[in-house]
Amino acid sequence: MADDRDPGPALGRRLGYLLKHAMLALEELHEEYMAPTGVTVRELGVLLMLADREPESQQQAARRLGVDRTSMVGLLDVLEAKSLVVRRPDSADRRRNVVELTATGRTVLDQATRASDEAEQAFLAGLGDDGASRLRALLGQLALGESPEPREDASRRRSEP
Amino acid sequence: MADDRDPGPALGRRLGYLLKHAMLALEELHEEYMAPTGVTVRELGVLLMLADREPESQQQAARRLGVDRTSMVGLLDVLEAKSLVVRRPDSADRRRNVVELTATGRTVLDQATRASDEAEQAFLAGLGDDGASRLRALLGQLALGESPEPREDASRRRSEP
DNA sequence: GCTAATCATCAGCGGTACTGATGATCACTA
DNA sequence: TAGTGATCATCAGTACCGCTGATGATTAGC
Repeated sequence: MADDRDPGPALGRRLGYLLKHAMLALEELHEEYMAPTGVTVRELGVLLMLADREPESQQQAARRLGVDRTSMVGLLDVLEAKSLVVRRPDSADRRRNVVELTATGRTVLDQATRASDEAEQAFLAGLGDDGASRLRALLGQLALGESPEPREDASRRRSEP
Repeated sequence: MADDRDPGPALGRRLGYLLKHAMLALEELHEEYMAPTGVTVRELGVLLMLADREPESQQQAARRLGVDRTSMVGLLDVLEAKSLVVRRPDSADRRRNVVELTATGRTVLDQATRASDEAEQAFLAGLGDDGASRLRALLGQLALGESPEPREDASRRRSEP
């Protein structure tokens, strides 16, 4: 039987199951599409976070990415070995490291972002345009606590008045 | 600043980031709500899968749950130690194990399912009823390859005519 | 100056996926 | 019926990640 992987109706409708397997499917696509860029999605996450706004410390970087502070050490080790970021002691507080994107880092960030965009597109292909945007909106509410956006609006941060 | 955890606009809108953090939020709720039942969500998954339809082997069980075959060994070890399932060599093919829910297993399955339902409800609380059902439908399409259900319909399995 | 707090880093643990063994059993076939 | 190759559960080993709790360096507050 080909349907050896059918979880069955009770398990297959659990949110945890659905979220996990959606994530696995997306990860697979990311591996495929991002292989030529030489960075993983995880590493792209670091680059994106750095481009958004330079963190005050590695620990803040870890919090913003949602990884453990000790994992950030290894993550930056790899990115520094690839010459995509630089670590430099903060002159104002020499306990901290300033982490910066290099020029190469910005180039790779662009390429990797495009690759990730393609992976997301392939992932969402079956949903149609408004299915995809509804999913993004719903996940944004769940993961970031965003209020249901009334309309496209670029200038907003998480804040409840 | 309290917003030490804000990923920033570029990272915070990536699907991978959103899926991962939605999953983490749900996992946290599951731990909280399921603690009194004595089983984890992962273990509930096994129980649900067994209740849906008894697998022909541990390997098929692993495939249906989406875990590694070698992880299923340990998972069943734990559940067997809790007397929720029984492993017994298949009389027809003695390489295989028949895995069955015990009476206790069914009881705990019911309790744990209720607890997980509550966790899901808490998780989805911000979305409203139709937000929640839209999310389920969209994730079902992504994770299971389901076609967009025209209307609520209990009797269907994965199959493309 | 002393003490407590904070930072990056490291070592160690637990859980999970994955690979590749092992021994038992089965299916096929010559 | 004996031999061969496949399949099953299990185990050992590796890798990655999150978490805890150290360490040494540095800073801040007193």
